[in-house]
Amino acid sequence: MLSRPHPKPARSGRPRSAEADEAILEATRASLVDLGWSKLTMGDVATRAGVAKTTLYRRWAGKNELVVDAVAVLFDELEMPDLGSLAADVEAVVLQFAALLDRPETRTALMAVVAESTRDEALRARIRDSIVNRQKRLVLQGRRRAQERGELPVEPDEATADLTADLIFDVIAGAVVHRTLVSAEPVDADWARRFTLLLLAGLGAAAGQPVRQKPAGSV
Amino acid sequence: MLSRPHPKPARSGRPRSAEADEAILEATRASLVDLGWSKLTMGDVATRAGVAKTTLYRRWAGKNELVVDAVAVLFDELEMPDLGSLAADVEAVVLQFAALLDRPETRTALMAVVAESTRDEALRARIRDSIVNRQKRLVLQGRRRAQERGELPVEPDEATADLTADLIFDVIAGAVVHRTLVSAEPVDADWARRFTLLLLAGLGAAAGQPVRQKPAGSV
Amino acid sequence: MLSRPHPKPARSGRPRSAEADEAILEATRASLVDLGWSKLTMGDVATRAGVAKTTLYRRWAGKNELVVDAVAVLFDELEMPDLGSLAADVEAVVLQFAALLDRPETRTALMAVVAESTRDEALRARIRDSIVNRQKRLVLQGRRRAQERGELPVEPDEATADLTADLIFDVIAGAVVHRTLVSAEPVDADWARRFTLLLLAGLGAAAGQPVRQKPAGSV
Amino acid sequence: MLSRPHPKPARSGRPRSAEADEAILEATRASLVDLGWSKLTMGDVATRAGVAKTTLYRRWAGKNELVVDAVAVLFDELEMPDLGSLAADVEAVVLQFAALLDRPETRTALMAVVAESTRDEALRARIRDSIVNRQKRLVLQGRRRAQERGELPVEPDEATADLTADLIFDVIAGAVVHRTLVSAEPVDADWARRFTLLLLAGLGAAAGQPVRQKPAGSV
DNA sequence: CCATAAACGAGACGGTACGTCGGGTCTTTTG
DNA sequence: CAAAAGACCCGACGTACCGTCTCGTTTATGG
Repeated sequence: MLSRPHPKPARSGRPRSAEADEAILEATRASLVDLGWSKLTMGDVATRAGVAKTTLYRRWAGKNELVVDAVAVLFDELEMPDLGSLAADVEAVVLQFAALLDRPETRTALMAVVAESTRDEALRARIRDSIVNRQKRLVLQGRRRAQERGELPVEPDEATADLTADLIFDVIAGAVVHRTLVSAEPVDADWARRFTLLLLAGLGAAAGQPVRQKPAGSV
Repeated sequence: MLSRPHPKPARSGRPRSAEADEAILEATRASLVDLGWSKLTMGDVATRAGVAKTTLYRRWAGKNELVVDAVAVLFDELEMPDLGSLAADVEAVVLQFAALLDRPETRTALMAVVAESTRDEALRARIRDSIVNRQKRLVLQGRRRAQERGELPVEPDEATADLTADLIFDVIAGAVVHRTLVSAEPVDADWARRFTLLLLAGLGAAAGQPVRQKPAGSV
Repeated sequence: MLSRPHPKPARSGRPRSAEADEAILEATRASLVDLGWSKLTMGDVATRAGVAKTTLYRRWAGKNELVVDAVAVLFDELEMPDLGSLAADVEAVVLQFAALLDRPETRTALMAVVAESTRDEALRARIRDSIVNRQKRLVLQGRRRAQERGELPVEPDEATADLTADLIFDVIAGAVVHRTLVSAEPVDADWARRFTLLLLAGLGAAAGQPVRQKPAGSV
Repeated sequence: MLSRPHPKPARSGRPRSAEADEAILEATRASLVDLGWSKLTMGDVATRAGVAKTTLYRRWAGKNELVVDAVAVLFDELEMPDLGSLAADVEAVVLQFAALLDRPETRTALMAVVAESTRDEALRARIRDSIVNRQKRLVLQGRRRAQERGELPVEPDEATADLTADLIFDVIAGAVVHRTLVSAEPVDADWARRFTLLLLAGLGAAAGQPVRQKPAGSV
């Protein structure tokens, strides 16, 4: 869970409504779907959530922060399946990610908040914490599983291993995002297959030894 | 040059000021640097350019279109050098691209207009024409040169070759953008080297035969 | 006329709409009638006038100034009739004034802006210029006419005459306002007669010699 | 004291704090001094009084009622002195009243609540009970004393006597208020003398016989 | 060389959303 | 059970930009 810091002390006075929080995030996603990022307004979200504007501003500093939180949870849907081979797993995740970016609430919101974050360090940190870094788990999980299968060697130098994981993450996420949102071409099974092939071959070489390829689909 | 179609000699009446065009684009870039995408206003651009708002709207439909045009020209600075090996060439372009994305007028503008374009097909087309596709030349040029050097085979099937070029483009552009703007980690020489290694190894395997690697720096 | 200073130079750019001015003042009066001072909002006035809120604020600093201007013109309706005797004239004006203060747009507005003006010197000046001093004419006119009839002596000392005129004005206006708005009792013909009797008798004595009373109604 | 109906000992539970009542009224007056009527807020009063907003609303229906109660007590300070002549007594009361209207907590509050009361009969009644009618005692007391001194005849018709008292009250209160708050000229000893002269001369004539004038200052 | 016609600067216009503030109500914990 | 605390809904505030619309003025060309 995200757990923005509702600190705890829960002192005195009426406590903040927990239902309101969820209603607002849900309303935000709905508004993103209907209007898109640039036409989404705080007032509209408040109305949809059945909440006063002040209640929004009591909890979030502005549109950016609100949308990040509203969208972040969607990225938790991503799951690394266990399909028996690294290639199959990567392909599956790539397709999941592309499907996620095809949803109207994510496609516009993600790029927009990233754009805003280039001028707002706090926002960048929030995005990194809530969305980006949270998904690196997928890379790490995939690697561990591949190592258990013997598809990937256990790298002795942990620092290098981390660097590689970061690189892999940027390549996967970047390529899928670019294909989907910039080139505006579909990420279909074929593209996923070709991309995965490129990645895993490169990964093997970069790691000094080729991945012992089990083609996707085999067990 | 971009040459949006100032269609023709325009029979009578006062002709549009050519200076104004350039002053506006320059003012737009300056405003982007100072204020960033979201705080840039048409009024501010007009003031900086010493021009009335009307003049802006006579030429551009809105903020999005204006910014695309203002920024597009910057991407033409990218050049595929000839450093003697594909690896060196790719590394160099990656570093150039990263440097470009480090400039304040591009970092915020690019993502923002991409975000807007997800709801505006005309804008998406403008971006693709003015920015994205225009840079695919780099991939094609790099490949041709590598083929001339014998580093890459000449692919018989042109359709497949195009698909691969697109893939390479998405991977390079996507990874650099993601690293720079999302992960917000520097694209330094080391990262460029590791990324290039991954890419070229993957490329060789994906094309069915490994790239005959001439390491960067060698001649 | 009021002639707030639309300075004149009428330089460049689109000129301010003269119709809008009148529509706004009219809408303000209508809103005063319907809602009263405290519930009148700038937004409501704008809507009624078919005008944007910004247009209001471009012309008036706020609710106070707007209402003063909207109401001021109503006070110009007051007219000193010539009924043949000072007493009759005063009675008539008193009844006119009371009738004016019975109109919903004046009864609440006048006291409210006076209340505001106790903390705002500029507003006080505006009220004085637009409403109060403008009506002193009635006192002066009444005196001149009474002097022409021989009901009042021509006072030799002009300074004293002015002081007396001010005093008379405060007494008349104050008594009618207090009766109407504070005591909330009607100013009917009887009250007007008794008040006028008091005033004119006092005036004669204060001026050192009694007014040569022609009773109201006689010619 | 005003004694709004704190109905009774309140059988069970925590009793209402009596200190709170006075603290709130005092805080209200302080806030009036600092901020004036229009900027006074319930929240500010509560803070100053060290009390929760709820406590205010438990005791008063709103800002208007609170301010009336807070200010009403100040008007009880007015006292008809016994200076030996009606003229002297009236002059003294006029100056007292003017001094009261010079205090910032009264000058803005009085007009403001009167303005509000034009649309709120209950408020008007509260003002009349708490402030206005309560001060008619001064007129009655002055008249009685003047009658005892033989300055004024004892009027046989009680109804007419009451009408005259009301008229006198409106004239005195109205003139002083108008002079002070609308004309914004000082009520100094000279003005008080001239006003009193006018009033008493008028009063004598209106009552059918002149006041047997003992000039102020004589015994 | 003068008329036409478009572009220009200035700035007012009708709108929409902003983020804040105050009013009054409600729901907690504390005394 | 009242009181303090503070969250809540509501509605108005005054401001900022949007994109459009007059204006009066300038600057090319074409009759």
